[in-house]
Amino acid sequence: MAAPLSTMKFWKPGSEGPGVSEERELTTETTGSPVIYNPHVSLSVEKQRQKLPIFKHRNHILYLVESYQTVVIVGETGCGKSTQIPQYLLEAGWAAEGKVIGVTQPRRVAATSVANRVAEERGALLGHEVGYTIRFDDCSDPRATRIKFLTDGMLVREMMADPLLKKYSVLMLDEAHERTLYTDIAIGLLKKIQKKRRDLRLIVASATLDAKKFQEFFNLNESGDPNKDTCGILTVEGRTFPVDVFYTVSPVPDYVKATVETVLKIHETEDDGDVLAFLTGQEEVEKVVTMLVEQARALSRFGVKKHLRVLPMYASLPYAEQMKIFERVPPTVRKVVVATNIAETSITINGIVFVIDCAFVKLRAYNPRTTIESLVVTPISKASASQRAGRGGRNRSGKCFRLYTEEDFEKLPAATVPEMQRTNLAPVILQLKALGIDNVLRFSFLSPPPAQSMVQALELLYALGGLDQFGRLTDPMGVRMAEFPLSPMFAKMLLESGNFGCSKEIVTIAAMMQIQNVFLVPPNQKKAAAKEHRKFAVAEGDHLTMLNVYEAFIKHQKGSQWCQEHFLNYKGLLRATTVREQLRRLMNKFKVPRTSSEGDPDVILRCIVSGFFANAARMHHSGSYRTLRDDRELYIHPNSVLFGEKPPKWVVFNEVIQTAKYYMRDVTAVESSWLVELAPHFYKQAQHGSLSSSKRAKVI
DNA sequence: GAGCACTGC
Repeated sequence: MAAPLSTMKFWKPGSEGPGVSEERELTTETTGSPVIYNPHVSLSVEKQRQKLPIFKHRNHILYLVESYQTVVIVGETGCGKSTQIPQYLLEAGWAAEGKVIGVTQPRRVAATSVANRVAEERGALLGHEVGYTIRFDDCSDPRATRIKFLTDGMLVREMMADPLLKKYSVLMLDEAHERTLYTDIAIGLLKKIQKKRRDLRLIVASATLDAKKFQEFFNLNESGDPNKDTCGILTVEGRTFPVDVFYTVSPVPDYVKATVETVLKIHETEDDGDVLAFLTGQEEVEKVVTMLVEQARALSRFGVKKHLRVLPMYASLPYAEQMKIFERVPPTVRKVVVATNIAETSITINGIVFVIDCAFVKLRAYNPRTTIESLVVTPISKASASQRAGRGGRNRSGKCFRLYTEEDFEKLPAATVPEMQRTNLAPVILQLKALGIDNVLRFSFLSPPPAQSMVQALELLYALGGLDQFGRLTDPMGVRMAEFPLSPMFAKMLLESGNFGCSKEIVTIAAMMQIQNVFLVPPNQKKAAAKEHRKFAVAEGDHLTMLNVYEAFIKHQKGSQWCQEHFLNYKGLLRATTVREQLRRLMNKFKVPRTSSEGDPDVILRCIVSGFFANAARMHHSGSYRTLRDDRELYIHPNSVLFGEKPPKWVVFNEVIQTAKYYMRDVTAVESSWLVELAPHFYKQAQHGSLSSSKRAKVI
């Protein structure tokens, strides 16, 4: 019963690996502006800074920023661009006269941690000369902060108050190649701003692949004379260690099993070094962990000296479990982290030498015709594959085992489809309208979304009353909806809650719905967790259940111990209190009356309907649900408190997600008469008493 | 009885 060790066969192609980029470099004279040293900073910090690969491009970068409105910088991993470029700009005087150098990041942690590093390098207290701004946490001083790090979503929000971003002299969009929704929105808006503000400089930090696309997008020169180009490109080499890439000799029938076998093969044949394996979801991760733990036990029985420490990693794993992957292990132990895509960009684990890549990822897709989102296991892109491989070369040279053939690798798409093209656009359109983009169909998108997604978004916003029949933002409804950091349906529900007499409860419900995994289910305590969770459940559905959870949390003084006993997500609930506070402030701003339903559930449910009437379904005699709009088959999601209970006849839901079936998430029972009453433009009562719907408010 | 990749305002 020895483990099936070396069944995996890999080979290494001639010359793979992170090579040197061949991107065109501009060869221009440098300006030679002097390096200004900060007297508060020790010389050793300066020496460290000068050792970074980007340092020798310092003057060239400053020259390019001086000469071009936009500079695309292809900065490879470890070149120091995120921390150094803002400082070079500061030293060269770009923050004079109260101007600010802004640097955006797609993720909150990146914004705060880079800000920290730069403040440290400058010997400054975070929040003064160097600061950051993310949602719920503004660590910057409008008078003192010269370098400001912020999330790209925050930058878009700032445009609502200051459409030309006048306080910034330079903006650097870091990690632009990730093409997150907000990076893409910011990119389109910045192009527009640049036409009005010729003095605003833009630096787009990107990977090699997309540099040309960015350059063409931002080049405002239409003369054909390259001397008049407004956008330049510069490539800066990185500092990473080589990673040898291996492919399987033949296609792998089952990448879960292959992952297990490859880990064992590495353990058996390779030198020291931790392993990181990529899989697509929680279920696969847990399966591989279980199988490996079993094998590890067998190995230790056979007297193999070196032990395996196998750890899962995915977003919904409880926080304490997640932290284990960062713990150091003794030299006699090899750490194996089995992770979802969270390990591709969001977290970095030190000490990883070996990477196993299954070639797949779970991605969100959006169908504008049905307005249904789905999670689909999709082949990764080449860019993703090299990002995964690079996770093995952070501290020393590494090896990446790809569980697919080189031939299949060649067939992968170059880059992942940008989020803008696979999402529900209603929130995006609402924001653009609020920013004064009247004709969103003609907005300069870096990658235009499908026209049908736009049309669907406009229809929904019209039905919610956020846009008028001409597609113009309504005032006050549309204007106010756009200010909420939530999807338009939630915003509508909140703004109506004063009229329904339940704004206190609705704010709580909206806040709770922003938290993922309120109920924790540890794999080994499923029964106990379900028993605790049932205590909060009510027959009306998930919305009121969440209200119960939140009110109990407050009643028990926001206790972490109490949360643990009831298998509730403590950090999530704390976050709900902050989200709630922010929403409450917005409600005050718009003078939504503070009212309470005083225990009457119906007013709350009716208020939910006023925002979510478009997401309604009725019980079908087949036993499944059908959407009211287009008679599509739906099921209650197994995580809903209504799952397995006596099904209500009519429900509304927050969203539908397609995995194995079409599942409604966050479901609440309603009365059909409420739908007709609260959304008469959307539904009408047919003569025989049943409810039907119409796309354009027709009445029978 | 069957299941949620990951961010962000």
